[in-house]
Amino acid sequence: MIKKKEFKKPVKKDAEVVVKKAPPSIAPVRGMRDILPAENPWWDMVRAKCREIAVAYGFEHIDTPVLEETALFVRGVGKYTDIVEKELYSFETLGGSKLTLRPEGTAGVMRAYISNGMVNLPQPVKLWYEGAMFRHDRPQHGRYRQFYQFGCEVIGEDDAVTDAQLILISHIILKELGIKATININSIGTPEVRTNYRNALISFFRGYRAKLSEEDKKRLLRNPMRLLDSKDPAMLEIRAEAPQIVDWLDETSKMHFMRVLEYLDESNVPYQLDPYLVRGLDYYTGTVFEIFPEQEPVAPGMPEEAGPIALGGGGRYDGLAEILGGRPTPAVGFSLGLDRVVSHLKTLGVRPEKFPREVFVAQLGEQGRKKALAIFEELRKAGVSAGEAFSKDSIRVQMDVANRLGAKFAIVIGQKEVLDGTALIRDMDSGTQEIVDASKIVQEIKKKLEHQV
RNA sequence: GUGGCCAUAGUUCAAUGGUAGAACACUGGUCUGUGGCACCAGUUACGAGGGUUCAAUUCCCUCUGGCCACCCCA
Repeated sequence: MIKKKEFKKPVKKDAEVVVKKAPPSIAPVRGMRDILPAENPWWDMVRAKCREIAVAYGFEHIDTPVLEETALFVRGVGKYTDIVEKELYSFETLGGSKLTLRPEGTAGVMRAYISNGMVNLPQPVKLWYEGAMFRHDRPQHGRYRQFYQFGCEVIGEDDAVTDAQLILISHIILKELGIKATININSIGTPEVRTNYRNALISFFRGYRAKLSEEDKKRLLRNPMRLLDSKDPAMLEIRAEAPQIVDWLDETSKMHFMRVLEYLDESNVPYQLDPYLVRGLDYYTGTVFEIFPEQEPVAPGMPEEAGPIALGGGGRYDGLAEILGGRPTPAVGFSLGLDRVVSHLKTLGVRPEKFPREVFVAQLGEQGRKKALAIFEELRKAGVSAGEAFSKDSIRVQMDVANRLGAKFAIVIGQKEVLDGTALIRDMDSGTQEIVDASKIVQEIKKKLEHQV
């Protein structure tokens, strides 16, 4: 102990004299995060499942730019929505263009549909996308400024079966990942329906004006439909008496909605009607829905979960194409919040499969290392997944790595093997070893691996 | 955007107005011809800036970031 202290002090002093102060470290900016190798297997699993289901249902892959003209979102998403009013990542370029990092995927996909003349393709056009979205929101659990969405859009089809099928797809993806989800659904009808309903709401809530909180009074003026999802307890009572939009739907919207529900019944997708569901994007018309995980019972001792967090949402947006300068085109879509899906899977204890390393190539000495390098490549070409630690000299350390990787066999190439033209194969479970001809190593390993299965 | 709580090794946590410890992880060694174990050694931290003080990681302020609630949403 004493020795250590005496030794340590002078070294530190010298270091202080010589070493300049380290530059300040750089942290990620607010709401941005790294997704590390430890977490990425979950992401890969989720993305693979999304793709698989989308492709199976006939969707084609589209990528659109992360950056779009600000006008796209102002017009598409809606000027008076929260997303546009306070959550846009907007800036002006040196050339004076007003650009925005996309806050969601649908507007960009519809823009691409119009710009690329996809009206001329056989309709409907079914597209899926996946990528980063940006909202300048205050970060919280399951809410980041850069987050990832997977989405599907069906453009050019107005039949109710399409709405139902998209809901079904979102449900299947989650189900096959191991998440029991339930759908909250509503219909908000045509813009005319909404105007009429809005007026009805205003006159209804005016009667209760005295009971409304300051916050809710503001809402009454600005966006009365928002009053429906207020969390003010007094509000909840009043709300029960409030008119519901379903009762204001026109015949066509009502029929459409009924058919969507019938298809859902038929497909055994669990859903519940939510008369208070009014989505925050202006482009929705008719069907709107949100996807929630089934509430897990909170284990004793664990902190109580707050309200369930939506994993996804979507709806019909028949008016969007026209708003963006295209010809009137019906469309429906949904998106999943991948950050939230991944996070939920982890809380459920779902584990992604590890990439298996079937064999490990260990080497001793310079000659052995050179030979091992060649054998590794032979194995790769033969489709055998191999692990290595060529930078390590010690065979002990290499065996340790082999063990950690879960390799079933280790191939050892040392000086002796190089000279004899052989290789040593060690069974990692039993510890038995055998010497084989170096030229037959790949073939021997494949035989052993097959034998294992 | 509003309000509250918080910030110490890679991680999870300690202690302290007199410049910091553990566990796990990581690296190396015991042990260049054999892994799961053990033992030994080593690397790594007071988020940034300012103020009070003889002295600040500790007290105060600002900033940055995180968490929670609201707003809203994926």
